[in-house]
Amino acid sequence: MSELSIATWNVNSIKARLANLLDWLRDNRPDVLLLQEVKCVAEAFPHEPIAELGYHSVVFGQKSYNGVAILSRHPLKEVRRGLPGEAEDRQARYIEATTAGLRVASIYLPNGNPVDSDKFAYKIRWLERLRAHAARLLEDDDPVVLGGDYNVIPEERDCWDPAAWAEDALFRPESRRGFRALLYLGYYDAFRARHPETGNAYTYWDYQGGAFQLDRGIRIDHILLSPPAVDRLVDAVIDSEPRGRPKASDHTPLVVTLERPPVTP
DNA sequence: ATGGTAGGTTGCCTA
Repeated sequence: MSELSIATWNVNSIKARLANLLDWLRDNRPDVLLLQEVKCVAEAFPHEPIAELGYHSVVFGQKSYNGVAILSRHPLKEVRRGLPGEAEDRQARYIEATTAGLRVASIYLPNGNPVDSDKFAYKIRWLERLRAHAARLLEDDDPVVLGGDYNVIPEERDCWDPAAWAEDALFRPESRRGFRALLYLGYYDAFRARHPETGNAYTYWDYQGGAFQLDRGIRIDHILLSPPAVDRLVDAVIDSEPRGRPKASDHTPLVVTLERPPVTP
């Protein structure tokens, strides 16, 4: 099959999730996997067991919190760590590289709660910095894939109980507006492009209260595609199987499939 | 009305 798959998964600690991650990689073999919340410094990242499965990996790590990585079966080039626009920002939330003919980024957007704190202001600034950088990426030739945990519920149908989320940073109008600003640039939400009528399709379920068993979730992990990338979109699937496993992350993978580019003579 | 869960770090913060 001449297809290329790109997945995103917030693993909530790569150390705690390594066995589940390796199992999933073996079973699914995506070309590219974008990871968030690896929660380790780059030196502690488990490159070796991942390499044994055929994956290169680049990491922007941080002790205890955040941390993003890109795994690829193809060479990874021109790696960028961190989003421009705020020199004093030390949080490891953005890594970008060229692989498989695509410019791909793994994004861990700030959560932003509580709304009346500087954490929310940081989230909104971060969204604006992402918008500015995403606009620049559209000027380059490579198709762009921006995947990760956006910590934004785009619409009411993307959560089980909109009223329960009304005052949360993940659903505040400012957050949703910041997410829509990326779409206004010309990016497409791959899951929504492929499933325009679907509601109650989630990528995250809280650990508490049996949320997964009750299917009380939210859709906050997204893969955004530039126009040349969405032209090649074949499918976008949420794989909820890993969320039901023992020692699961509270997020589950989203997998996008693209046609391979036409071979140019 | 409260606490419920998980991960990391360290005696509490983040999600």
